[in-house]
Amino acid sequence: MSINSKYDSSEIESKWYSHWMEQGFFKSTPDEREPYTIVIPPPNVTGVLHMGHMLNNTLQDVLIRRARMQGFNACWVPGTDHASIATEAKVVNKLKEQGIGKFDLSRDEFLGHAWDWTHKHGGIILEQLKKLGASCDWDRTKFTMDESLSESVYKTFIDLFEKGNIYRGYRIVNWDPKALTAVSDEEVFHKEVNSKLYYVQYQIVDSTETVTIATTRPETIMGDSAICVHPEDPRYQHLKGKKAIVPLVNREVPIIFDDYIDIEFGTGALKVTPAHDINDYELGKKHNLEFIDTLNDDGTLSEAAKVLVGEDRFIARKKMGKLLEESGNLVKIEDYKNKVGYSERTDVPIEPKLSIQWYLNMKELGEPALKNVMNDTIELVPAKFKNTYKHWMENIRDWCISRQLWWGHQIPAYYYGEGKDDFVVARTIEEAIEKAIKVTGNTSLKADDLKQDEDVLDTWFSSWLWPISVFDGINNPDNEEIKYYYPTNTIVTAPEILFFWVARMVMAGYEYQNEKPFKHVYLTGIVRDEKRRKMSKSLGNSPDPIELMNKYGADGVRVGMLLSSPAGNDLLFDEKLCEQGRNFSNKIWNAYRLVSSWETEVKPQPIENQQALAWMNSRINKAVTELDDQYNKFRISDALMVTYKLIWDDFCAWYLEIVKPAYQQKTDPITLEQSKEIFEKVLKVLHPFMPFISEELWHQLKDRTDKDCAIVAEWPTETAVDADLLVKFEVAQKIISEVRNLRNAQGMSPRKELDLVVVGLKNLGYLEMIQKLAVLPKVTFADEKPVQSKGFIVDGIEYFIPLDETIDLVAEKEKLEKELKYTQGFVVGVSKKLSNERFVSNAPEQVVAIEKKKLADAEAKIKALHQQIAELG
RNA sequence: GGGAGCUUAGCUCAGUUGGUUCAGAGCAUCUGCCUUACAAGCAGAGGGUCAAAGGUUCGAAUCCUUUAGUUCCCA
Repeated sequence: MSINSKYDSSEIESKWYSHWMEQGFFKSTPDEREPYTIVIPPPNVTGVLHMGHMLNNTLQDVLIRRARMQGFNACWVPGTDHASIATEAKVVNKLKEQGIGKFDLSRDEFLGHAWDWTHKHGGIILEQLKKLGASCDWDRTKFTMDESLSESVYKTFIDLFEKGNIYRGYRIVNWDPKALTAVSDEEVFHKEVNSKLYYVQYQIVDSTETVTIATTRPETIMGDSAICVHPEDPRYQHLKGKKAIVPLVNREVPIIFDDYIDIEFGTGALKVTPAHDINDYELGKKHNLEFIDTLNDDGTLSEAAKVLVGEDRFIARKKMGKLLEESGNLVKIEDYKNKVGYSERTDVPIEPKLSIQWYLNMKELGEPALKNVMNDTIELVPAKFKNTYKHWMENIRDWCISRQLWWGHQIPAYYYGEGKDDFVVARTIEEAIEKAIKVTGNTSLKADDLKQDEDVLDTWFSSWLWPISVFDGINNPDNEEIKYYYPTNTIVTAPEILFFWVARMVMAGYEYQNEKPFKHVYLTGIVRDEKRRKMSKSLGNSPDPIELMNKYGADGVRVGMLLSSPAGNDLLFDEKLCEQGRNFSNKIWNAYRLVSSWETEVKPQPIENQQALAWMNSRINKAVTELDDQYNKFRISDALMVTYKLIWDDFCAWYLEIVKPAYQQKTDPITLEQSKEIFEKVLKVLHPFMPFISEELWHQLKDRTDKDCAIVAEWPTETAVDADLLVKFEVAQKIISEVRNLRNAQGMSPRKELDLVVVGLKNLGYLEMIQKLAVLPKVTFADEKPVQSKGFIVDGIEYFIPLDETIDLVAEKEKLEKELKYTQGFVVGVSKKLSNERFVSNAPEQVVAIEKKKLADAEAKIKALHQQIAELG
């Protein structure tokens, strides 16, 4: 045999990927067919392929490939997003290495560097996806800063502003002092940290008394503008109307009363720092307190702090301990565990900071987004995420859309004065001048008099338009493409960004297309290592996907990813799963080697081959029915398992073993032809999971034209399943199993020829096949059990194998009695059930009938066992 | 602190409105085989009082209550 017995994926994969590209199989243009559309969740331009992408994109490819085979006009749109924060951080770091600071450059110069970086690295991840086999329409590749997508962003910003949904407001934001930008709540993660609780006493004005507060953040004391206690706390009733003196800065602040305070916590007295804590901010507004911002943007103490000016917040914290001790205000320091917010992007503690930002009002936009998920117009898979989604949407807060960065879409607002509201929103400077003249009445305004907002928009403010903007549906709402492809069918993404992204796409969909952006949201799990830790670069516990594919083949890795990932469940990644995938490739490869080695001669087709073929076709039909059901429910790992077992168990272990000619024998032409047809069918259902090997064998089986490929082969349609045939075949399988088992138990070689005696029957279904697979040259039909034999029962019929050696009568009897006892126990249980009048009258007829049959079968078995035991003496 | 979910074989998970063969799969384990497609394989086997307790029911892994453990979300 000339073909290698080990499947080698390397050449085959690149060969077929090129072929698919050359033939334009991934391309889609609107036509009369029904579309099936997926837009990729755009990975960051800064990113490289990680295991999460592998899972996510394998799933999308499986869905899109099946849809293509089903005859839909399948369109998978790829692309990347510009990732403001992450990209800017990388570019800043790179410049830093060259000794260049961001602010040494002009905005344009900096953007030049950022674009260079993007052009150099932006395509890497998409190239890596090709190795995985991703069948995206690459001609449609989009980037969130492409001209038309940027235009969409500006257009929607202006539109929402004009509708009154966008406003500027003072808020406490999550400030990232390293990235020097505000980040959204969703970009903050909370960590439990060991910190210290400082007990500090404040002098009461005109009194010798002090009040003690507890704080984890003594460096913010200089920003205090009140002390707050609970209105019903008996300890502090006498302080009503009094003032306290802030240590070190000696500022007098009021003592206020609010039931927000937890009496149990610390001393029951809280220092209120409205500019540096979200809860204190609310208190400050409620009680009309002073807002004192004592921190600079980079996290150092500002002039307003008066003490430790210019020191970093964490150094200042330590020094404050000493200063307070010296001033006699420090009571004690305790160890304390609390949760602190960290920036997802830079991993530094978030600083709550008062600042002016741009906001998008979520009230109106959120309404249809909630409704249409709750009524299943848009279906979340798995549906359990509806709860979380509902909770979030009902407590939604306005979206802070500005970021203090340069890389991204610069906010199209132009200031003509110093006031908070001295601005106009316009697409171009010319329009801005026109609008500003109108607003101010100052006709002499020129471009130089206007200053565009320095900040850019949150990256999600471009990606929320993604399903629309990739088809240019914002700029040209009636173009052919948006009308054809929108709404898309499925989005495949992680639950982590259900709110950031999915919910906002739904909002944009209803706002700008008056229609859902997709029908199904398939939420994948997180890829974790075997210790359940999230895979990350910093932990170094993530394998390199490219190396993995080199080792196990893209097909093998795809199977490995999908084997254990039901929707919404985290995937505990284990290389063993990829190994299983590779082994499966090899199994299929060898099945092909077998079929390809058959030579034919003209002779009639053996009966067992005819039967095997009928059975195999029925199995395939049943599998196709199951597969359609699994796919419709997005149970992709189950669908893979059905396919895996169809090929490994049914096709290889049973079908091929039956029709396989004996060594050096030839087969008949019909069997060869039909086996190839069967092979073709299983390759089709395999294709979405393992596109490369299925394509390779598709072409090995037959000479085909360039266009005749598995990727565009017709998906098998459901046909009637001959259930009766499957049941009868199963009986034959059981008989074969029993004979093999008996050989095994007797320590005989699997090839040892035996005779079979069937008691009480005149013939046996699938006789030839049973003889072949169970190695039984002679089968006889008798009325009685032969002497010197061992037996088994299948479906109420007794079978015996006569044996030369003397049988261990005692052991045999013990075995039979054990089985007898068990069956008798079973009969007792069923009889009890059936004699229960309430069961018989309440249970459905079917259930009762089944119980009756179980009883009859068991009783027949008992009779047979009794007889066998008696015959043993 | 508030909310949601999870707990089924050694591991990862199925188990549809409570009722088809005393609970299923894949992997792992064990036994026997290098039987000319495949040792990346073949043929078999073992393994679970369905987290615990109580309740509803003729009948509960499935419904209800409580408890324990665990994960996530929000504060």
